[in-house]
Order: sequence, then structure tokens, then C-alpha cells
Amino acid sequence: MKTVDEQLNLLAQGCESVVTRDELKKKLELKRPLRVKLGCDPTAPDLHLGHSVVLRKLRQFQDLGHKAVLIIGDYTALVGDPTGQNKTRPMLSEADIERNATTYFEQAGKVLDTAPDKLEIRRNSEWLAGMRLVDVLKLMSQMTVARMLERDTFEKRYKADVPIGLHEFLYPLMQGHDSVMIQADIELGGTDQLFNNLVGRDLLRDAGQEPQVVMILPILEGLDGVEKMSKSKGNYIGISDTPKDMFGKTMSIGDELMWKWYALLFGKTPGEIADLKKGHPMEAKKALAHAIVAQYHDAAAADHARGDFDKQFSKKDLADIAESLSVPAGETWIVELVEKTGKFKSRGDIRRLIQQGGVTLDGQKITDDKTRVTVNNGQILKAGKLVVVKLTVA
RNA sequence: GGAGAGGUACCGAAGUGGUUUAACGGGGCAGACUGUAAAUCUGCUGGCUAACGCCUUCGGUGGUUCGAAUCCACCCCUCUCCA
Repeated sequence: MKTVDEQLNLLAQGCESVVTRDELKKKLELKRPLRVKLGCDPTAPDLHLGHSVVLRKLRQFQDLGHKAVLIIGDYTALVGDPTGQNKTRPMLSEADIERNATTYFEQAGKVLDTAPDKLEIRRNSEWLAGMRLVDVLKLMSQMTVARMLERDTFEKRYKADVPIGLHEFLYPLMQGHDSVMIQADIELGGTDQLFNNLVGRDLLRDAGQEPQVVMILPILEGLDGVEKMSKSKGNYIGISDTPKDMFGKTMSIGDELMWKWYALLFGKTPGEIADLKKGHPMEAKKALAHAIVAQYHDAAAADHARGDFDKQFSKKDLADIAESLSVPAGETWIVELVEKTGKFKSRGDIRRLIQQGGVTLDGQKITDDKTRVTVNNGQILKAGKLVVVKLTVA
């Protein structure tokens, strides 16, 4: 059993902020399992590495004997949170939410301990759906417009003349109310959740409970190294991505970003990172990619992904890694042949690719998009960097 | 309710009657190079067609015109100020 100070250090490590550290210490001194809340949004069930940062922290709590309380924001999703958008998101049906929630847990289960005494799952419709207007008004009276407008995202949007739906002001309150209902000791979140989570503290206090400790984890930057990782930006590695994609996507990140990922995803300390920097950056990146695949798949898959990557990019040996594609015998127009891979959105796209020298058949570059070819069994067709197939004549 | 500003391709943003599939930037893709799907440089970046070429796109719908993203009418949406 770790001492309180050891726990405290471990838990605070990697956090961007802890409000407050003293309170966290006091809670740990209670020597009882703490209730650690994390809200999740069932509109986007695909979890990615960005989510894993906070999930890993939650796992740490579990491993220290505390209880993770996951809140599914099913009621919120039913209304549709338009944060940051001026498009109306489609309302989700209960069946959609159910399905998304299931996927969510399958994926979150790769990080969390799913033992019943370590994990509690609640839906906020349990208490939100039955609220009467008078309850809502009471909730609203605990917040002021001025404080709402202090919130970073609202302030920015207001200044940038981007619309803010009035109901959006209610989300932080709803989320805070969740904390009251489940008697949260601690709430975890990304930096974008700081405001929401602090509201939870106020509401708990108003309800005569101990305010929750808010622990904020840094946002993981996506593949581009600039924006935060998100599905809509397409700069993400999904927890259910294939080993090949996970490995490849990791290899595509910039060198600088790689160190941040080491820190956020594997809790590497600055000292450990300094050691890694002494070696070859490519090796460090391959090791990172390997570790990521190993975590979400297994070591064998990671070895395999690494082997394939070496073959494809380092040794340029394509034969073994190509998926096979069955094609009819006889002469084919090159554009049609490439089209059969199903990886391109239009023939115009394929023509462009060919004209730019992105297509090779058995290593032979084809640059004329009118070329007709006769394929032989076992030939390797490469279209762009990522599409490699072995042709099988049917 | 009144006054004003605005809605352009994946995103940001030019363009105010005609060589406009629409400048420029970002993103994406490709090539060269490399240490990797890093970085850098260069090119490409509506759809269909074997090809001539055809079709589609500037909030929506109509209209004016030989010709409209550009002019007119109505409608929808956003923002600002006033009430």
C-alpha cells in the first residue's frame, strides 16, 4: 500500500492543474475509496488516444483502490450539444445512444479496470430527465451571466461574432449537477473541461457537500502537432484502429510531437525523455509506435506492425505485406485497375495520381492514364504511399 | 419592432456582369529528397467520358441578360447596435 504522499505524487503527475492539491491530499487521507467522476459523450463513440490520456489517469485511481464513476451524457446527447459549431447536430435516438455507449465501454475497457467494484456506470438521464422547470430555474440561479461569459470558449465565440445558443449555458450546470447527484469526490477532464468542472465544485458546495477536486489533464495534440486530437479534424489515432494504421500514423507525426506523446501517453518524465533524445529519432518513434500498438492490441501485433513498416518503407519490400486483390484476366485500363482497390473517391482522382507518378505496377512507374495493362498473377500494384495490393488473376 | 453588416469550394479568405472550376493561405494528396507516412522543395487538389467534349459549384427560389458568384425580387440563416 502506497502512502498518501506517494499516491498524491503519482496522481498529480502529468496533470495540468489540480484544484486543489491540498484538498486532494485530505481526501486521500480519508482512507476510503474515492468516487472519481469522468463524463463521456455518447455522440462520438470512437475513442482515440486523446481520450486515453484522461482514461489512463482514471485507471491510476482504480489501481489505487478508488472507484471510477463514468457518466454517460445520454440526456445531453439527446438535446445535442452544439459547442463550437453553428450547425445543428442531429438529435440522437435512444437506440443510437445505447449503441454508442456500448462501443464506448468496449473501447474504454482497454484502458480501465472493468471489475464491478472498481467501475460504476451511470446515465445522467436518470436525474436530468425528470427535472421540472422550477428545478432547472433553481439550478440556473446558481450561476451568473458574467461568470458564464468569462468562460474561454464563450468569450472567444462572443468576440468573434459566432453564435452562442442560450441552452449552451446550461451544459456546465447540467454537468455540475451530475457531480452533485453522484457525490463526486474528484472529477477528471481535459483542459477544455476546466470551467465545467469548476462549476461542479460550486454546485456541490451549494448542496452542502464537499467540493470535488478538479484534476485537469493536458490536451493531446493530434497527428498534425497543432490542433488537439479529434475525430472531426481527422488527426487522430483511434483506439480501435488496426495495428498497421496505429503504427503508420504514429510514424507520421513530427519529431517534436513525439516527445509530448511519450510524456502524455506513457507518463515519461523529462529525464527519461532526455535519454530518448540521445538516440536516433526514428528509433524512438518506432519504439513509441510499437508501445502504442502493444497497448491497444498486443506485443505480437506490435512486432508485426513494425516488421511490415520496415518492409514497406525501410526496405521497400512490398511483396509480403500487400493485401491481395482479385482481378479479371485479360487487358485492363490502368484507371479501372486502380479503381478496384476501392481506396479512391473518383476516377479523376486516380488520373491525377497516375499523372503525378504515384502508381507503379511491379515497380514500373505508369504515368500515362490511358495505359492499358495485362496483369499477371502476383504482380504488385502500388497506388500512392499507402495502397499496395497483390493482384490475383481470377 | 428599427438600423447596419454578412452567408463563396474541406476550412479561412479574395472576387461585384464575360478567357471564373472561381485569386491567395491552410489542410489533403503526389513526386523528389531523407532518418519515417518527420522536416524541406516542387506539383496537384469538382464529377463523367477512350477521346472531342458534357455536366455540376459561390445560403435558397425565381427573374433580368447573348452571358450572373457578381444586377433585381422574395425567402432562410448569422452577427452588431438600438428598442
